Amino acid sequence: MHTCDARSEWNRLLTIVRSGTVYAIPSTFNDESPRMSGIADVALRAGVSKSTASRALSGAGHTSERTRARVLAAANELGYVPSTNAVSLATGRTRNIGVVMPCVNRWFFAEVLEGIQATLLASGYDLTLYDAKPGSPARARVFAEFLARKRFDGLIAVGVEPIDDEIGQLKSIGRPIVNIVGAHDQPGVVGIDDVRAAKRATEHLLGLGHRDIVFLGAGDADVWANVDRLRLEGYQAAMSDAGLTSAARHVPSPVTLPGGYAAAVDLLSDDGRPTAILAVCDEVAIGTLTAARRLGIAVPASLSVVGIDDHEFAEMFALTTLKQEPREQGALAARVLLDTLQHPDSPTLIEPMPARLIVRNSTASLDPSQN
Amino acid sequence: MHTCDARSEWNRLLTIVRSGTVYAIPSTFNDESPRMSGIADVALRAGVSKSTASRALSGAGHTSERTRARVLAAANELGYVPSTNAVSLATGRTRNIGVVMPCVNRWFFAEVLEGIQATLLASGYDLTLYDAKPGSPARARVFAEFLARKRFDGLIAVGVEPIDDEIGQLKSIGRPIVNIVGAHDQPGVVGIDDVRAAKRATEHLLGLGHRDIVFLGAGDADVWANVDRLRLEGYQAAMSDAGLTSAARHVPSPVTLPGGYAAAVDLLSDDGRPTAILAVCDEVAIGTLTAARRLGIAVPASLSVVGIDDHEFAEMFALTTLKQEPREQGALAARVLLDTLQHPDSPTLIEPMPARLIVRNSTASLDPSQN
DNA sequence: GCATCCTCGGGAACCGCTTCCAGCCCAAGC
DNA sequence: GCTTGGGCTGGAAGCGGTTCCCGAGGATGC
Repeated sequence: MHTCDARSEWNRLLTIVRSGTVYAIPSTFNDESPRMSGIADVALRAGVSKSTASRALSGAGHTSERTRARVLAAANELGYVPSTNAVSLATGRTRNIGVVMPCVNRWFFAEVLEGIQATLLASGYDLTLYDAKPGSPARARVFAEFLARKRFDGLIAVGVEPIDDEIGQLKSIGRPIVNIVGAHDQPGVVGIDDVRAAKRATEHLLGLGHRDIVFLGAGDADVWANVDRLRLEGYQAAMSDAGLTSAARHVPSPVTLPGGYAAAVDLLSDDGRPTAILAVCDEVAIGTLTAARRLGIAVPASLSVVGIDDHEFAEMFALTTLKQEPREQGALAARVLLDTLQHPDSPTLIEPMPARLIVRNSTASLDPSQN
Repeated sequence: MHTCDARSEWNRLLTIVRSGTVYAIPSTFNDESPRMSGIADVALRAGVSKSTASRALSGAGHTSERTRARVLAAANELGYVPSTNAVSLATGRTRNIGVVMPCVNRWFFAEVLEGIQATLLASGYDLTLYDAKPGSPARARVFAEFLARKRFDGLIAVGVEPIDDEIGQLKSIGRPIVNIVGAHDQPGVVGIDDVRAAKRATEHLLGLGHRDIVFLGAGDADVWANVDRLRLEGYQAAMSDAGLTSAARHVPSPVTLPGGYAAAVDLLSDDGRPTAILAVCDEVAIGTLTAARRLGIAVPASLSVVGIDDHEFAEMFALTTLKQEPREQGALAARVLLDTLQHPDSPTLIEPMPARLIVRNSTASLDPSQN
């Protein structure tokens, strides 16, 4: 009954929305604002010219201590706040950084975002978020319209591999870009070396005697973040180094916990199930652990699972994984970008951040007697 | 060994960062941009005046079909993109919406954010994110400096309860605000009725015969999102309606999955453990389920658990919960706000969105024989 | 055929701030 | 005592658009 009520409420709400009805605004916010004071008002009150006021407030140029104090006081009394738009228009700098990511509800991306945000906030920069999945129409719009508006001083792209056309567009806006996730032989790439991390994780399994190792995750073409592809490469490299090129198996899965669960249920119900799984990330790994538990497959006795990330749930699920710290990556990317804005030259490669293997209780030797 | 390498790499990197070394910039982005063409260039090329070009491009005012076509063609050939700053300065509208939330890595908030983003993107609006925990110094800065810069046309506050001082600041910027999460007797509040949802969830447990019901979650003063408080209220209301005022127990817990796990381990190891738990949200509920499993407590036979959210993991864990759709809430909030910008009057209350009880397999009658 | 209306396009002011340039004044140098 | 130089300051020109206002025609009404 409640359900029914709710449903009809919802429908009614939708109707209201669709019919374009006007909505609530706290009336307190509705009164005509008392015309915010501009720099001219400050100048007037301080008894100086606009230019002097500007100098005093921004700290650029010469101003006597006395005048500056007067201007500052006036600004304070008037509650003066400079209009960002006017400042940007005049100076060409926006004090705003754009961030492009394919989604925001995967742990990795959310953490990166928080790291970026915190760093920018501390430096007085705003963050404009563009969240667009590769291949989506929204994505096309982001590049065609939004990024071209050059509303930001620099851009951080997270797990986004711009296609050629998009790169061209980005170039034409002439703003520095830092990538999180990518090939570290390219300049402006921050993060761990995902290929190496996946390789390391695979080698851990190989070292435990496993040969039948599946790479679980990603594969749906239009949602490939480039992280996923790099990790698959690392897995394949390790397998082929071990002479197991043909044994390498990549099983696709949505890159989410429930997605990993579902894919793992399929994979593990199968007769030819592997002895070990490298998941593209911890969410998928944890989904796999849950699936194994549900199917009564003992981990790590009968199945080893390793992830990459050290997700906040990893410890709770005793997951062996390669630890990375996305929040730090975001913070570093922001620092690098801000730095670049100040010294816009001398290109340098940024060293990959470390990824450390954390062995917990989801991996074990294939044959305990051989340990 | 790898670990060791990694650590030293990391330290070195930190050193580089701290010493202020200049970083990589893709040199391709470094060349002086070929001076992007402005509307004057377009006008020149089309053989018209700036004002005509502006009219033709914006569609406002009269323009002959012929001239408009010429202007459009010229703009196209030049790859003209208007400068947002100039437009904003001249018109006073920024086509940008600010979003304030206490964090971005909780499922609820990430979903809301994606909903907002998608809607704004479709309407050609940018989204500037302010992510600041209540009580943090960052939070203070957000309100004092960033919001005051009036860089946006409107604001969406998610799970944020501005303190009085902050409200004053928000008022003074004179921009409409929509809140997600809050009391629905206030204008401009979008979302489910959290009090009612928690009450409903509690009633479900009461209806199953449970009397010893614990509310698990939140309680750490400075990280209280107001959702959490509203839900606690709903729980208390249901308990007191059932004449169990004094039986009501609130056990604090971090509002995360591992946090819920840890808190539940404590709670359930205790002798006086409850027969049922209402978790403040699904993350905590799932943490609780995991804890119960680890402790060998059968769910739902010996313990009922209900959550609120219908988190993406809920189905996988067979969790009974009150379903809400944060993505829809974000989308609605954005629509409401955009609507308000167009018709800045006629305040109206927005109806709460529905929250439907979804019964899965984590709740059962206290005594099966009484069912 | 002439006055009138309307459409279209151009000129210029303006949004709010920065910054170049020139002028002023005062201290130091000869 | 008169330049010279430098620290401060004010005036004014932008930054890149929008928009008000007005004049020029062309179409229409009488």
